[in-house]
Amino acid sequence: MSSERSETLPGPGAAQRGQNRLRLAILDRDPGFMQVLSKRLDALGAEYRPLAAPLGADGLVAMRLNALLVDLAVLGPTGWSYLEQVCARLPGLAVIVCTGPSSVAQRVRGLRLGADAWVTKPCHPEELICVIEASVRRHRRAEMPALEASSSFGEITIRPDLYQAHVHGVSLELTAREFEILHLLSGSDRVLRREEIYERIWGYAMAHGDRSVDVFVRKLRQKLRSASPEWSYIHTHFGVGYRFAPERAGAGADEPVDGAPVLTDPAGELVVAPADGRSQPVHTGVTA
Amino acid sequence: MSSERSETLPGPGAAQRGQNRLRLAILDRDPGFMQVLSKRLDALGAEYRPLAAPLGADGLVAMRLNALLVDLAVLGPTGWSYLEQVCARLPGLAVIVCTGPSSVAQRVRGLRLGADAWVTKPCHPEELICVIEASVRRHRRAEMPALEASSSFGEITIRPDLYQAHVHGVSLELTAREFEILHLLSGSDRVLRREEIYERIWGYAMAHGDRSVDVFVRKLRQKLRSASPEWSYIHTHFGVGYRFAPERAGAGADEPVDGAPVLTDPAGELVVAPADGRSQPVHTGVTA
DNA sequence: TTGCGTGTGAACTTCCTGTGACCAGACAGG
DNA sequence: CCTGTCTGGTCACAGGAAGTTCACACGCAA
Repeated sequence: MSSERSETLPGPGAAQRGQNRLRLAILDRDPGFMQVLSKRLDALGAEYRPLAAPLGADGLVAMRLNALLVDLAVLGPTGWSYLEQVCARLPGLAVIVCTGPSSVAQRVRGLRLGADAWVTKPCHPEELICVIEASVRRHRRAEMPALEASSSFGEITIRPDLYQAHVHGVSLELTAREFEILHLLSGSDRVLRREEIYERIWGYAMAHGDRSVDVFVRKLRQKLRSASPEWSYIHTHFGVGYRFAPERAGAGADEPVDGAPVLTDPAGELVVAPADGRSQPVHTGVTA
Repeated sequence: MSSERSETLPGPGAAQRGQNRLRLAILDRDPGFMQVLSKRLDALGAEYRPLAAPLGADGLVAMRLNALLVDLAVLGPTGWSYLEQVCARLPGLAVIVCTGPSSVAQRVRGLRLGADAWVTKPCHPEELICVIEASVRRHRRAEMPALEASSSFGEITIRPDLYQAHVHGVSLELTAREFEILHLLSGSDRVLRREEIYERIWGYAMAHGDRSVDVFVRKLRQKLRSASPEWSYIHTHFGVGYRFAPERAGAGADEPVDGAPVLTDPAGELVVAPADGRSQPVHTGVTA
């Protein structure tokens, strides 16, 4: 994944993924307009979806949108009430009206009903997109919370809202940095080189020979192991870096059995087989 | 920071601070434009102030504005950097550019730098005001919602309508800022980073090294503790920020019992377990 | 086998956070 | 207009938790 991230924020929390992606629904009928707009949106990496007909508030909610672009001309006389209804019901949604020539009164009316911006066609697609982004940006400041969904891997649950990971409800007591690294790793399905990890967490280039990442991985593994002994999460790729993937622990059981007989389930299916190829048998060194 | 508050605080309780009023600064030089705009703004009951010259971020902060209307033409070439600087430093301020004819590239640039809207002169004053209001409205949504319902956590009751918190009916005598912070914290059940708190309370970006939030949290804890000793409300997440969650105080009871035998209920259920998962035991540093 | 790269444990440093004191501007009264 | 209080905000200090560096052991790769 490109993992764009235009941010230059060196500070903590830098680990957040591309949650900033624009999710847009478009209610318009001009094919040419849609086409040129699509091109720009694709280039931007935005997710968008054309709507054939006005969708009710509930439907819009289900789409988890950031913004709605609408041409009032498509709606006809009912457009105003639709606009009002949507704006009232989804105050967190950025609503941008982009329609043909209009009177000041109409524009005023639209804005008063709750639209965030009114752009007159014909317009330059780039500008329109900027307007949409500006609106979304503004809205986003208010709605940060929803951006942080917690996720689970194997037995652990990662909670960005608490800066913490849990196993069966109990905290792993991760420190801020430990959490950031775990969060970063768990968010990528591939091997991350040390330099990459360092750069994204610390915000600047890793000095040659710096072992910080190793040390943190060790601490992480330690905490993960003691909380979830039967799973291994962080795998070492010799000469490369680390990869996150929940897997049932040591099948070979080189562990002196200390009571609880490891539920040896050779070749047992992964409880949370993480989709595709994130489980290639890599010569995994020590893990956790 | 000049804490200046020109507010028209009516009474001591200073319930709602005229938050709903538009507070606008205008950086423009067209007398005719200013005059016609003034008329509309007066009719609207808005507070506004013309600026003779670009005012630094700190100056703008001191004015406690909702919005800034600026004509890039009066700034000349430095306008762009000024715009960028202001938008970066005051993320909560709605910035509307209203200037003469411009190219798409210029408008795009302005919006990308953080402007919320770009209106081209000549324009209808009513429409301009609607655009300003739309921009401000978005920002305001974040703070408006809870301004009404009072809520309780543990032993304290938070009353937005009185700008005060109570325990068993007696006021905590919180100052305005203390209350705002408590209100903000109690309103979100997740860890809030200091920068986040600062930005939402003070309205602009926190300077590096600013300890204000810490100090206020300390004052809050002090008052909370003396009014509700057996509960801890504000938890520190080292290296991250603070989180609000009512919890029974020190279970370990390292306190020499001083009379009232604490209803020791080891592992007892929280009296007011606030719904879902906001009560996971997180490695809480010092609390209150 | 040799040579690195990595795991480990512990010592060492840095910087984070809690606190108490202090300073300056804003109000309220006289 | 002057003065006493109060609130918001800044400092400097201290204790500690977290982060970084080291030296050594172990294992994989050639």
